[in-house]
Amino acid sequence: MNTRQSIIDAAISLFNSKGFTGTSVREIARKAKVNVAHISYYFNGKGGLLEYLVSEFYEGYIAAIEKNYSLLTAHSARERLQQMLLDILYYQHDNRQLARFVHREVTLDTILIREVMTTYLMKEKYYFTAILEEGMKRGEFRNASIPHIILQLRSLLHMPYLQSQYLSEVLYIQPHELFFVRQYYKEILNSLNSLLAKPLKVRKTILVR
Amino acid sequence: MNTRQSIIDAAISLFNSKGFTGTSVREIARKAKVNVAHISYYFNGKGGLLEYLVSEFYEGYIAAIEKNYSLLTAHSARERLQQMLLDILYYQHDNRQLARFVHREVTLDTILIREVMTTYLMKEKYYFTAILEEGMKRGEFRNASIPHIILQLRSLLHMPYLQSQYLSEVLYIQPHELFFVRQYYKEILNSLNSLLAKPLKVRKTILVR
Amino acid sequence: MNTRQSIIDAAISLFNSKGFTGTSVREIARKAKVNVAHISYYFNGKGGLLEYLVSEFYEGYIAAIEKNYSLLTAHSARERLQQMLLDILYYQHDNRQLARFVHREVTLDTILIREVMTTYLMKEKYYFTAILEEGMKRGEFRNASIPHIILQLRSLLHMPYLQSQYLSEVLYIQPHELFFVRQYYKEILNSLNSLLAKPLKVRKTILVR
Amino acid sequence: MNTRQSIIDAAISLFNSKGFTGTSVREIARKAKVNVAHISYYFNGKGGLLEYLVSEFYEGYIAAIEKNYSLLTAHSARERLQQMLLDILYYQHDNRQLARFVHREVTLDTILIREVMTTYLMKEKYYFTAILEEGMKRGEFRNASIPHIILQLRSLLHMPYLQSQYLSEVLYIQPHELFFVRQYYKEILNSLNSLLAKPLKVRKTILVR
DNA sequence: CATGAATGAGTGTTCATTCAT
DNA sequence: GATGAATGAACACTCATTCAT
Repeated sequence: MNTRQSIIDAAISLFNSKGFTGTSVREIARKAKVNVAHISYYFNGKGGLLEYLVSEFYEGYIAAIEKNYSLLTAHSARERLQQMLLDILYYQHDNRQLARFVHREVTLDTILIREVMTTYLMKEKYYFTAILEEGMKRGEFRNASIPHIILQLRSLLHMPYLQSQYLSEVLYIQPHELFFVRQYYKEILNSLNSLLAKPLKVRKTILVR
Repeated sequence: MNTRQSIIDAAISLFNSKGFTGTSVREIARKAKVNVAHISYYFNGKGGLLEYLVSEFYEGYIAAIEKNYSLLTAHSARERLQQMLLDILYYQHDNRQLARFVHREVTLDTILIREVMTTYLMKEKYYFTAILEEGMKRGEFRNASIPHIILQLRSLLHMPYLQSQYLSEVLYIQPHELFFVRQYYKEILNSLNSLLAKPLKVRKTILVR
Repeated sequence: MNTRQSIIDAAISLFNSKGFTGTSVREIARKAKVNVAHISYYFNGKGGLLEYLVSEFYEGYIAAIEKNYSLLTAHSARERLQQMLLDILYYQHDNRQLARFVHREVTLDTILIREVMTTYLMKEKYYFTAILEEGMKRGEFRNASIPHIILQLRSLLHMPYLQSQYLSEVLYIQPHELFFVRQYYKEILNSLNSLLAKPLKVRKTILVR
Repeated sequence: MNTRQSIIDAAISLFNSKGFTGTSVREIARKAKVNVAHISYYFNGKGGLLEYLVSEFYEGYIAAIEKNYSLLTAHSARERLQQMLLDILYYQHDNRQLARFVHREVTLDTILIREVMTTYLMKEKYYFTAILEEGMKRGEFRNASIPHIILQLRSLLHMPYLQSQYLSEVLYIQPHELFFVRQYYKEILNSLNSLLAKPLKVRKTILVR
């Protein structure tokens, strides 16, 4: 089997459950059934391995966003945003362990993380902002604070994957099942709606509970 | 200054920014201006220090929930739930660094974390479930999947504190300011509404955009 | 026995015979009968140990020079220079292993060595230059290229200690014996004479072989 | 370019500035733009490469001595010795980096170095001794301790090349320039003179300053 | 001849903890 | 209570060498 890929797989699995600093290169090598020296050989050290994995994750993550942002503008902003959210969910689902690890790691104060923020997370913000502004201009969305919307969307999108263990062991929700993705997507759409929908102008008196 | 407290403060600060495994006891001792041996002396080692901090955090966290759950049942479930959420926000605000660290740490697979889940997080779930069920029974809330509601509430409650660096450096939101808490609370109330509000029965024809 | 001093002694001995890069910290610790970690503990790592030893050597070396330079100027420049050379010989004799190691190490291109040059070796040059110029001004010495004199003096002073093994194993000279120092000092005085003595003005015809 | 020669050139350069143990085969291979395995292939490992270079150096070194020793005995011992010294200087000048490295390496206690001593350095001693004894027998030289003369000659001959960096960076003498060789040769001749010249028998009273 | 993957021993350093003072 | 020396295991990494291709 491919040495390089073995290392990647072992690293993702271990980083996922024990964290980056909590995992030793020897553990990775042992799990990958590979000589320790190969980690430095292929990835330029443990730090390089981290960098590779984080970049790898965000490349795919941003790609999922970018793809939908660039859809024919025939589609409405809402449609494109919704598809974007769905694709992010699927991407995370397909890379569950990596996602959990990266989302956790990104809460630390390290040089690497600062770099990640100024590249990938700024890009993510850019696309979200662009599509939200477009939708607002077109009258599809209600005017609202874009950063706050981004904050809430990210919370909803990332939490199930970051907290997967909590979900399964406390809430008895299985985020690994594809079924979860589809159901959760609907809930996100609802939240999106309440965040962005234009208020109905209703004659108050006619409202009935 | 108190040796024990110095250690606690230094540990919270360092764990917050570098993570538990990423911080050494010597760093903590240096920052606390205290002899290394004191950490073992007072907390029975690094692991004991972690355990203490996590417990400390959740004790206060659960207390904030419990207090509001036990309010005179004169108050509606909605009122009590809302106050609960507000108190959780304030509690996290008052313990920002600790909150970030604990919320991050709780995403790992360790024995300690499993224990935390079966005690504190189960308790949290219990109270949320109880008050939600009460509200549903009383007709205050729409019937919905309680675990999913808990998941979403927790996401919204914890994210700003877990992601505080992202908020300030990418979104330019300052979660440290008290102003943020109040504003964010309103947003959570909105989300809560859309999650739990009973649908308006409206005569369709009269709806006006 | 003192841990710190054990490390120093073991390091000098091993660096002397195997060189700095050729010696491992584990060897030093083994020889000093001390835990490996103590090397970092006391000297801030192998590099720090090297730095300490080199500085230590040159501090004493420069002190031997300085002492004689600052002698009452009642003494002639020649007398003070001669005493200086003798003291350098004695100093090296007393620190034979360290001297060999340092003189060897100083032929490498490292950052530490560059620093040593700009501090200690510049100082050495300064004192030699000062006393030589003084002697020339006073008419005690013949005018000659000071750098070349320094070069030759240093060669003569350091070589026996740098090449001690060659001396004993090839030339069968024992540089460790105090006897050697005294005899070698006379030879150096001769060389010094031929380097610095003012030419005798002799009536050629009276010279007799 | 020739692979073998590339390795040799890279090794000399690196050993010169970083020492043998301070240089890794990968560095050599990188600098030589050659695959690492070639070093083992051509020189039977790093140790073999060292052995080759040291031997190579001393072969040429001894050859320069031997050549002049074997000159027609028509020439005086002094003439032949002088030419010998000049040729050694030129040889070292032509192989500056190698010379510095070998002269440094020869101060270590290793098996290889012991072998070098019992072969090359013994040979060097033999020729020096032979020509000095010849000169003494013939009355060209004053009687004196031959080992001490060898010691001093070697000091003067090797020092500028061993200490080349000190010369250029502290004394501002450029030992690389051919001009230096010629000038330094004259100084060595002077030293040689004072070492070997028969004392002038002078009637003391007639000496004039 | 040339390559690059692979190896396992070795590198210097840091770790959390203990213990006599 | 407080200290700093001491420990041995673990850390990430580099080493020279080998070998199949």
